[in-house]
Amino acid sequence: MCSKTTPDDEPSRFVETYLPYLLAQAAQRTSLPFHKILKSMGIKESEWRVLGTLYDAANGMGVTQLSRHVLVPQPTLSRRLDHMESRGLVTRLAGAHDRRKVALTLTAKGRETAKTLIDAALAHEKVDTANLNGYELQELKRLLTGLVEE
Amino acid sequence: MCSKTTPDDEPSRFVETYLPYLLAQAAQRTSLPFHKILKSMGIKESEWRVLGTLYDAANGMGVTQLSRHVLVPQPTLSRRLDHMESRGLVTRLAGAHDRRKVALTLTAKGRETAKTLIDAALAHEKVDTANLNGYELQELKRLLTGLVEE
DNA sequence: TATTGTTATACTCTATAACTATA
DNA sequence: TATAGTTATAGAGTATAACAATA
Repeated sequence: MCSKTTPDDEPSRFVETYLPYLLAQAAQRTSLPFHKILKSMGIKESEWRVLGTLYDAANGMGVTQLSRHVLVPQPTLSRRLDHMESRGLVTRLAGAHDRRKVALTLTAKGRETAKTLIDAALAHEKVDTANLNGYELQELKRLLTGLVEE
Repeated sequence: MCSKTTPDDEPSRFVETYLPYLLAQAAQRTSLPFHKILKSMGIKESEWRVLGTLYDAANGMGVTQLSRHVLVPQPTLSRRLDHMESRGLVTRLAGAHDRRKVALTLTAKGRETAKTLIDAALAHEKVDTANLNGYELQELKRLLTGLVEE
């Protein structure tokens, strides 16, 4: 029921209660501290999303599919994967059934990096959501999941 | 309590429950349809945020302050304001007390544009959050506000 | 000396479309 | 013909720092 939201003094009635703006602010707020860790490790935000997503995709994933997961356009992702491949983080295997498709998987080094980052991210999540109690955090995630579902 | 979250078939356990990712997805999901309207009007997302923020700032606002509100780096905003000023949407008045500061305000045209967009945004918010009932939406906003506060 | 805002640089991302190869 | 992925290009955003003006 509180109302003080904006970064500083001047209030802005509309944006303060407009959902996409609240979401954008919350996303920035909860990911900024962790992004500093990424930067110190020379890993970009989109690369981090690739690592986090691929970590749980046991059977690999195509580029188009991955691009939807990581919220990055396909051509951009394609070049980002070049960088990650050259650094030994991911591999592009030719698809078994459909040879147009690529099966993206993490290398051992990629998995190791992903694991390290996931652990750090979960630790940060705790700190960055300290304003909410356990029940509220769970409820927030439930509502967001409901919002994203179609 | 549902679990189907990701855009398509392959599930990703970690990212599905990681808050910053959920927030990023929700932000994209709830703002994508409206962004098409912005595009058709030739207005960029950052410009929309400027309009929405300045609409309620009766006494104007400085560039640094605004840059925190619209989540855009100050130099980027500075050039964006050049464009908006040349299109007659905003004005930069020299600060009264401190002449280093600029008092950013909307022109009449800027206010008119902002009003039109705010009305459209509120209409879209209803549609894009149709998955949630009125109570849930209110609760979501409350939790997000709590998350953003320091 | 610190702060507000602009300008400059090199780098990266984005959007769009053209292209290759499979199907 | 449609799809998966890459490559190409122009435009826009980002990060950093240097700079000017004011305090």
